[in-house]
Amino acid sequence: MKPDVAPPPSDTTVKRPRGRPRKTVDERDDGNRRLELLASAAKLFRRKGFAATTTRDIAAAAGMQSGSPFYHFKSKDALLYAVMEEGMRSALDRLHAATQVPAYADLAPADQLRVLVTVHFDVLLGPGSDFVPVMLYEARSLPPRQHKALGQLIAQYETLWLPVLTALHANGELHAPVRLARLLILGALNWSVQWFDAKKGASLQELTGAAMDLFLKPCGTDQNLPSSSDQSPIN
Amino acid sequence: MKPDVAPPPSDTTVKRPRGRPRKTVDERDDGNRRLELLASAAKLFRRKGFAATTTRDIAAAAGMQSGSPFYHFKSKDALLYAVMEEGMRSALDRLHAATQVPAYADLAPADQLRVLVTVHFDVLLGPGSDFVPVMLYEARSLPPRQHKALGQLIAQYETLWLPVLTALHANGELHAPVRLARLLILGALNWSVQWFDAKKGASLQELTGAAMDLFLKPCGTDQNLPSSSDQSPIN
DNA sequence: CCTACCGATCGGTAGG
DNA sequence: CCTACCGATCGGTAGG
Repeated sequence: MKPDVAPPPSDTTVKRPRGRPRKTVDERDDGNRRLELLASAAKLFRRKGFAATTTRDIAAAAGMQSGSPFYHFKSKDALLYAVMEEGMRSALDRLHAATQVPAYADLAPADQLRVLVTVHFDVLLGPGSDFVPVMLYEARSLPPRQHKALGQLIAQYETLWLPVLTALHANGELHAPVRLARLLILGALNWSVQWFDAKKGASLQELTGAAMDLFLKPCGTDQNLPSSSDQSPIN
Repeated sequence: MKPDVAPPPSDTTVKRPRGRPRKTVDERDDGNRRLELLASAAKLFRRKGFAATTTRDIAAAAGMQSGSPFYHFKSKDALLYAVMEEGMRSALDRLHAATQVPAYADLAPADQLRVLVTVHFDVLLGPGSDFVPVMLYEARSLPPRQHKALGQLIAQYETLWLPVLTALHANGELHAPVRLARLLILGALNWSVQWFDAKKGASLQELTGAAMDLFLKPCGTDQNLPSSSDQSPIN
């Protein structure tokens, strides 16, 4: 079984899967295989849970033999951590990108929140969204050291929500204390992983609309805001 | 291997752990042991997850030898299901009890919701609250048959929320569509299992207050409702 | 990345 | 409910 990757650029132009600054380990042509492994692991961890997933399952899902995952990752734990870190970095990147668009700063706080909620739902439920759900629901399976490391990424992510929530609180559009509101709001969103089914029921846009309606007071500072049916702010 | 059945009730005063109408199985003095096993299992399943918990762990936590749990339960799966069913029945009982008090019917919808939220938080986070969290976070570990059976209990529980949410929607205190609102609200509450720490931070009452402030619009039909700091409706 | 393998652990059982 | 045990599975490794 050979990797379906670049027949070696032989010399200087080494292929690096992404800007991920993982260790100083040179990744050669097996960068792709590594990513396939990660994707297979994420999918299985999400569906069956970490402890119930076998490294053999993962190997098979990636088209490998049972011992091969350990060529790419030194342990099952390392695989789990890699899945979570990849998920969290990607989520952070996307949230950063969305909030650093110039137009973002000009939005009303409520519309800024809509951007955050939209990104968050897409991270959790959009295409290729196995990594973050694994992180959300398998954190306790991590050894303490890595658990703490991940905690810092999570804290960064949550911090990005605070200015918006603070503005909304000052606005009168959000009555609950900001800290608790953040926990409750993210909880409501995160729980969607348990029940959302892309193939039936509500769409991601309806979901986002419902969340906005649920969390925000229509009675802002001055103007009367429309509810459920107003649409996306940026795109 | 013996089932946990009746040595004939020999004398009249048989000890029954609780009013739980479990099968027709007479439980003798080992009813207590069975319950200890259940409680130990719930605690461990909650902390480490089902797949990562060993039947040996559970036995040890209940002060037994490694094979002994199988005298009370025919399999590890059966233990898990018993934990979940016990949790769900108890939760249903409590919610029923709270909503069938005569005073309940006279409450404003917002105060009825506060009752539901209070009960729910207590079920999730109060003393002895390991059973329902296990159900919430380990449902995927159940075989399909039992998963479906549990689903019916859950549906009952969720149904109790609908009239209140519908009234609030009609009221104008809840803008989001009722079905999605229910999913988002229960999600926000359920997620508290992941972060709530009874020993520090907010109290359950503060939490409940924050949730009410977050979900409901202050602009009801006529009167202006107070926010965060109003207190419990019934007790 | 495969082949071949090991040591440990785990759910479960027989028999009392 | 304990003792003693089995068969299967699992994470991981040596060596190429």
